[in-house]
Amino acid sequence: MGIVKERYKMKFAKLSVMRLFQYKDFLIRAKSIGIKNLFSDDLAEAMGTTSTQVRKDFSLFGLSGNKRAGYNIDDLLEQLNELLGKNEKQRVVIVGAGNIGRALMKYSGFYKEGLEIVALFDSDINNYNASANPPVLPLESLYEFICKYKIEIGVIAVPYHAAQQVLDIMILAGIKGVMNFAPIALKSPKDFYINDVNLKLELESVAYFVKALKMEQEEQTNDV
Amino acid sequence: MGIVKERYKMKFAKLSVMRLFQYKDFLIRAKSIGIKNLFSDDLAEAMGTTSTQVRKDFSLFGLSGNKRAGYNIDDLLEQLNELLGKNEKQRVVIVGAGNIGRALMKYSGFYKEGLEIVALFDSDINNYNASANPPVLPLESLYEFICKYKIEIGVIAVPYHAAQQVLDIMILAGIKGVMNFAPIALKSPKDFYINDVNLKLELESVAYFVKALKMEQEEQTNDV
DNA sequence: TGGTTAACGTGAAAATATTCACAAAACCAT
DNA sequence: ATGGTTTTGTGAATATTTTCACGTTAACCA
Repeated sequence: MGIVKERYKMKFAKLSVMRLFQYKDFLIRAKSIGIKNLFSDDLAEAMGTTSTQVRKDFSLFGLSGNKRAGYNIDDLLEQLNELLGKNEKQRVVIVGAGNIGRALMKYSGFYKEGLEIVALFDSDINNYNASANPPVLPLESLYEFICKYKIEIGVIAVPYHAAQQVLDIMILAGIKGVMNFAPIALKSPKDFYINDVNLKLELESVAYFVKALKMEQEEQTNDV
Repeated sequence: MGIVKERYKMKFAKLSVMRLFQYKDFLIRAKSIGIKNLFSDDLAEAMGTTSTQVRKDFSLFGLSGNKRAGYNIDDLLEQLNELLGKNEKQRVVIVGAGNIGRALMKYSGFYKEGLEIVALFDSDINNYNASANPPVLPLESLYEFICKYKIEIGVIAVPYHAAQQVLDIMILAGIKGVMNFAPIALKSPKDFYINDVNLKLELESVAYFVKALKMEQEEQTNDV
């Protein structure tokens, strides 16, 4: 088993992987303002975590720095790019040209990270626009399109009652993982990756935790 | 210490809280198609988790069912609504009228969960529209607005270099928690709640885990 | 009406994630 | 060179989350 393969951890360290992506974004910014080296402390400070966490994340994936001089940004970015796969371009289709689908489509930050939104699909004929960039195509052509261009990544941004149907088409056509905005637990084979993002839930939970914080404070006040 | 207060868990069980919100959404749907009762197994099946997890989540927050007959949806929803706070209306401001800000604004699902988007704020004069619903107002009026209407929840959907500034205004004006879409670790007092949502990261990570799955499969193939 | 059993509720155990604590390496000053 | 200092890298300890295992109880049935 090669070292590179061995570094693609899956079962464990999901959260570490997420943080690695964030470290990378920060490093790119730091580099752009002329910084050449930094310590795990600097990274931790910028990311709102601890230096131990940073080093542990790196340790888990075999990323290393220099014992006294910290991390050279160029070196570290190279290691991260190899590990996180910036170098292979990945094409992505979005299904659902509603608010979320269009917001993602317009977001320009994907391309330079190796992700290219190649098409949107929608069931509403009023949204079609084959000459736009990316084009907005009829949902009926989704299967064919994925097969033809060998797309592996999808985004599901359709209402919840349509989501499983869309996913089934994607799976059949050869997609291997999706980001899912529909608020429903989708069913998929074991070798398929689903990343659920539920914006309503995320906002609702803020309201809850704000209330929880208030309760905590009231308790403390009463305790004295 | 009252029982109700005690149920607002904060330090632990963050993930349980998130799931409770999801159970609630599912229960609302189940109710709308006429279902009256269900078992932890049904909930687990629908949510893509296990019945043990469901019962443990409920147990942590004192939610209970019936030993042989499972859960009555109406009862459970009532308990969840009390716990998760549907009943108090919460007003929310969004800062940043870009793609994400507008997508959230247009999303209609918040209102019936007790969340009301009362205004958007933007620094670009071209986006102002005081007579829209919700209105789009100049960023300069953010502080005053929050104070005047005693808003406690905010959404930050501005570019990363503006996010901390916006947050500082919010904190000063009395907001207690935000959902943050800016890809940066914001600094805030300890009694402030921040929920970071990084869509670029979420999509990038799909690409990573798809690749990791492939590697795993290749290994298994080679192992035979 | 009393036995059976399906489902809940929950301590204990296992798995996963984070933090601690310290050895090893690298640099610096002398 | 040598001793002191700073920072990495990582096992061990701790904390948190999930899963297991099983006692309990309410509904059903004979």
